[in-house]
Amino acid sequence: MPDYNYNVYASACPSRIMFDSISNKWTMFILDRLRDQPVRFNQLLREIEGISQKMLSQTLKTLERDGLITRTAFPTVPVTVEYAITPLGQTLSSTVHVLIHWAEHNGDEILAARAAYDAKNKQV
Amino acid sequence: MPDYNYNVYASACPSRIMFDSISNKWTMFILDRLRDQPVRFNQLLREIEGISQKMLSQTLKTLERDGLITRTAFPTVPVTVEYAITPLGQTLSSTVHVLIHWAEHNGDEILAARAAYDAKNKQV
DNA sequence: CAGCATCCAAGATGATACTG
DNA sequence: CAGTATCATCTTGGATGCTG
Repeated sequence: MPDYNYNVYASACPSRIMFDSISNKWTMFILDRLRDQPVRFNQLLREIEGISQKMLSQTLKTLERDGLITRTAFPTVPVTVEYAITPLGQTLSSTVHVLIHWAEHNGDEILAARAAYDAKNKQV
Repeated sequence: MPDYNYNVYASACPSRIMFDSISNKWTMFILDRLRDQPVRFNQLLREIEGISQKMLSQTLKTLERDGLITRTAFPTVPVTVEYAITPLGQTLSSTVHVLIHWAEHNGDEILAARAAYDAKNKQV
């Protein structure tokens, strides 16, 4: 028996409170992209296909607030901003990376399962 | 250089298509809950705090369609239905488990980071 | 017990335009 | 370049009531 007596999935515990933040697509993709080196705003915008400027901006702010990434502005003209992962974020990023690559490697198998399911349950 | 030349984050690749499914709270919690043994519908409903019957039903169906879990109905009166994880689901579940427990163990640190951030950026 | 159907409110996200 | 602001939309998900 673990050293806690509350339900892991309960909404009261801190882990649950912030699990919503990390269990979303953009959070994971950004974290994974920052894993190796700092990246600038527009670079992320270009490389993470499908994300809008609004969502990128919003997600980055949340990640910074949660202490998972840092934001550094360089006084160039025009301004340059680099986002980098923190040590804490790095620990999360490793797991996220595994998850993303699981999806990458098993995507086809899942698509096949879907097709089989749909074929079996097709209506008239 | 890896053996693929497309963007991992691109919406075109299969992994991305189904990444939305797995990167959500309920999917992860259900998968994690089924990791050790099969569980019945109402049992899941009770143990995964905060989930509604609708979301549970909906998420279970998606997971079954994706070949990550199986649904078995026993002809008892009233009917009993057990959901169990598949081998494919098991491989995903392991990673998800790490993620959930990351949240569990680092929740406080993140909450602290949030408090610090909010204190520094408080408006007048 | 294990669901499905319907209605509806709230939040998430996209599009567009503007700024330091 | 790196954002913010506003508006419109579109999905998500909760509440409720019904069924085999």
